[in-house]
Amino acid sequence: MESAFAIIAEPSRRAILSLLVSSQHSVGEIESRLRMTQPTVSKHLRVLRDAGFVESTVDAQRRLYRLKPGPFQEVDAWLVPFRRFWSAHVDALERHLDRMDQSTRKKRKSRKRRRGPNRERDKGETK
Amino acid sequence: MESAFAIIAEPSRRAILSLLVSSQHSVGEIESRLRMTQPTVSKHLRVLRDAGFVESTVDAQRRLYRLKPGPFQEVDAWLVPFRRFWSAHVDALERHLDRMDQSTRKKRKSRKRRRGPNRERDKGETK
DNA sequence: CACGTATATGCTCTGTAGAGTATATGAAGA
DNA sequence: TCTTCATATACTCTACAGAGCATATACGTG
Repeated sequence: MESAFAIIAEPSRRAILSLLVSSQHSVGEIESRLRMTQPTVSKHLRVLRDAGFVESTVDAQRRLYRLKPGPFQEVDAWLVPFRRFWSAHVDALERHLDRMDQSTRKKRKSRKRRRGPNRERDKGETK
Repeated sequence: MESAFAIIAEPSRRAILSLLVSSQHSVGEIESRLRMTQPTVSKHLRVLRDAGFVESTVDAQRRLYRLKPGPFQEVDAWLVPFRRFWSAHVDALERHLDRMDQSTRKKRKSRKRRRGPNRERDKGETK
């Protein structure tokens, strides 16, 4: 379970990560949103933290968890050699790049990005 | 174990996939190159085929296995929302894109490498 | 200090994935 | 046909991950 791949093989953990992508959350929030028991959430968070996927800060009795980039990069790096096999989807990558572009520099057609209070959205991941 | 993530969680399977990225191979070749027993290779290939990672054709008594793109896309798609967390490495992505452009490009005008220390750090994430 | 809240951890149980070994299938050549 | 090569599958064994439940720890409030 050192491997980042083994970590994200777990559906519950992917769900947690997907939830944290929007913003940081406390254990209790994760618990209620994903409808998992508290020990289960804590254990998964432990694994995720040990693997470097998340980090936490203390807020009174709560622990706020948020993402860390490291392991994601590792997974992404492994995928690189395979990308030539789905070059048909370069467009998705381009769309992504576009989004990225408009935040880091602006030269391509810019897209409007809203940052409103109504942000929380999907979380999915089938079981 | 349906999820593509569970499939690539297995080191041996990742090794097989990495081997097949260069070209197709027979079971025996995989067996000797990766120093695994033949039944083990066959079983992993079975899993990989069922999951759509590879396909095989018959060559006399041999079976030649090669990659299929589908599941890789699935994994890559899942990673997309997380990419903003390692935007520090956009450049690596760009480099990749550049390479991709050379082989598959049709619509993007060739990208210019610009490197600058003035990168915008991700911040936002309200809440 | 006692109590409630928020989270972590220890323990047990169960399912299952992966390896090893033996064997079945199937094609090719004598 | 008999034999050999290449691969697939069946069976068993073992390890371990994940869930449930109970409990420990830590903080905050009265």
